[in-house]
Amino acid sequence: MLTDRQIQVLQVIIDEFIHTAQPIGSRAIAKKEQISFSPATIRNEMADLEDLGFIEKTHTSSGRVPSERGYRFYVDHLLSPFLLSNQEMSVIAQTFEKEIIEFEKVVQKSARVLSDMTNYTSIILGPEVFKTTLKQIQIISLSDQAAVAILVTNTGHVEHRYFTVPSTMQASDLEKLVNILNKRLAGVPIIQLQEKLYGEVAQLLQKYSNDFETTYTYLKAALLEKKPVKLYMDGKTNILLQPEFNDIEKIQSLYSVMEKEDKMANILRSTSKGIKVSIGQENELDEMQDCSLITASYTLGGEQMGTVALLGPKRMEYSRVISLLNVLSTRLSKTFNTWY
Amino acid sequence: MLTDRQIQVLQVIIDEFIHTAQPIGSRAIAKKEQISFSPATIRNEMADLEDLGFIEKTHTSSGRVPSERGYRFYVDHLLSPFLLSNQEMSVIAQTFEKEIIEFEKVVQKSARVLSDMTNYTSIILGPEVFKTTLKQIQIISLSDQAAVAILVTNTGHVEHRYFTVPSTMQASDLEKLVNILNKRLAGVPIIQLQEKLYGEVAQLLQKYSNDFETTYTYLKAALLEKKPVKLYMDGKTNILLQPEFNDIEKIQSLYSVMEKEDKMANILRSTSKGIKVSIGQENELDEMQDCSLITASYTLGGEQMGTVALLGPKRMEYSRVISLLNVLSTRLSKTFNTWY
DNA sequence: TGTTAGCACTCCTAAACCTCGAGTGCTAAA
DNA sequence: TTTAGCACTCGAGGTTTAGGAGTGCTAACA
Repeated sequence: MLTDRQIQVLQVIIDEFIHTAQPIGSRAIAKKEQISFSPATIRNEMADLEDLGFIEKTHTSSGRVPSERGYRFYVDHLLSPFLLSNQEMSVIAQTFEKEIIEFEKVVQKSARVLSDMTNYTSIILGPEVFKTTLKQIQIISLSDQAAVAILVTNTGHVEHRYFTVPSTMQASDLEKLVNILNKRLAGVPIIQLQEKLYGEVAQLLQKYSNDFETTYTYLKAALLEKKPVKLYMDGKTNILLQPEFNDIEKIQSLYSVMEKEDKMANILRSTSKGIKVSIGQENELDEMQDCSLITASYTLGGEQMGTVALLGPKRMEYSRVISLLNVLSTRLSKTFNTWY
Repeated sequence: MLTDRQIQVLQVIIDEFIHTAQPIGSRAIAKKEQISFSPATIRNEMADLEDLGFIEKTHTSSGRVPSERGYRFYVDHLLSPFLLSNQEMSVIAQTFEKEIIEFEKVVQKSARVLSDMTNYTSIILGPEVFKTTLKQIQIISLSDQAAVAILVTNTGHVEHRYFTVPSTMQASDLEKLVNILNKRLAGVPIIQLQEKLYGEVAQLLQKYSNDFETTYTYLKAALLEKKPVKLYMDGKTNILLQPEFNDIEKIQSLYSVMEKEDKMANILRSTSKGIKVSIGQENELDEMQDCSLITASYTLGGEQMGTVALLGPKRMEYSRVISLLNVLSTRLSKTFNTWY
């Protein structure tokens, strides 16, 4: 469909535009080493490329700028694998080398590394709790009316929920309750918790006192309450460095959408395995139409647990970013799998 | 020092500028109801006010704008208590009315309410953990090499720390350890934890096995590791609405300082009891020299536990913001004290 | 037939230039 | 002491201009 020469020209335009953010003219292209034909020829090719929708002019007599279609073609066909430098690799390695047994910290650090290395905004979706299983429940009473239930999952994730307790409920009863719950629920996938809590456990508890029953009701409600998935972002201000975001309105709209963590989480969650690139209008959210979002998933035992992503201008360093995300998501998976 | 008339003029200038963000001219002032003298007179007074440093010109023939000294005088002497509307009060009430026993949620909601009602950025410093006492410790082993210690404080705050365990350590031993710790540490102020852990508890544990010793070393390290204080911010994008922040550079520098949570936490922590107003250059951080920061502390049992703050342009609605912060911090204190 | 030099043309950018009006300070009269 | 009057200042915003980067087209060339 595209001639070799057209592809060559397109490649130069996009490569160049990614670095300069300026429209590229025929003369500039001709000066490139790999190009061996004259500006006039290039102008002809560019006219064709424009007709085909791969590049655009910003005004009648301007140089060319990649269109979204152009970026798409570039991402699909023109990317050569980017070799990260030793220095870069060692920075990443450092993130994982320390003896940390806390996944949250590793994720936080990863987010930091990603945004620092790219000058884009990094977003990491924490491990999906509902794919883990329950390890243990603990209940600690805080006063004669309140207690906190603490859940620990097989991935070492700790979560706590507060609930009310009838003041007549004994401490020993609470203990009994905990024992029953642990016996019945240990090893149960979090996603099946609801069913279990309403099913066999409820039945089992019926023979106990009234207090028991009301406590259980509160506890159940607390346990089933969905916690929003954790979203780790870093380098939000990096967007301000991009020349395409020199407009307060754009920043405003992008920032306001980034504040809606549930929306962002949904987008990251709905990605398939591996790397995915969304360019401009391909993004679900209108507010992200001037951006590209590149996502990579990390896994536990082959199952997708979370997502690592970078958000930047459409003019992203696709090749480099993809390599980085690849490395980081694999390392995250690896650490995750070693631990659990 | 200032004549009544000068004060009148100053008040009008600041009140007006707070709402319009535009320099105020003598004619505009003369039109105000409470003003009964001519523009020419006002011009004379303004010249004096400028000499005294309370107002400034943006250029030779412009209207006047309050100086930081002017704001300071305004805040110290010209503020009349702002009466919040019934509607506003009921919005605040709603934040506290629901049966939530989770302090974190109340704080989050408060931050949201504050930023929504003011269009400024709200910052709340969570309760200081080191002022609470330890309620209970639990240890849950995750694998044969890792375990998680869970601390619950008297304020219901739950925290967890991961640590490594020698693989030869028995589950029953861990239980024994927990029992000893609970017996010795329940009720101990978190701030004294270190001392206790190194002192009597260490001694007590010496008679046990080698494994015990190493486990304890890891655990101790994990427990003493300082967690950063939680900072809740909301309405970060509100700053973009302020006309004084129409400059990407300013936004950039302000946002980057907001991302440094530890710095912000320090500033909020170091405030004294009650309301404090920092205007422009009075702020510690250079990046905040175009802002005003108003802070109010909330307490538990008379002791300062955390801080509620609003960050906006120097041209803040001081009166209203102060009232709001007063109401919110008292309500936070009240809820906090009822619970614990 | 594909490539290239030449050239007229377009349109943006940045600077220079106006114009208008809001606001001032000063002076002199009330 | 207050105020009206007036000349003066300066910025905001619009218009003009010059320069240059880049294009498309045509015609010559390999």
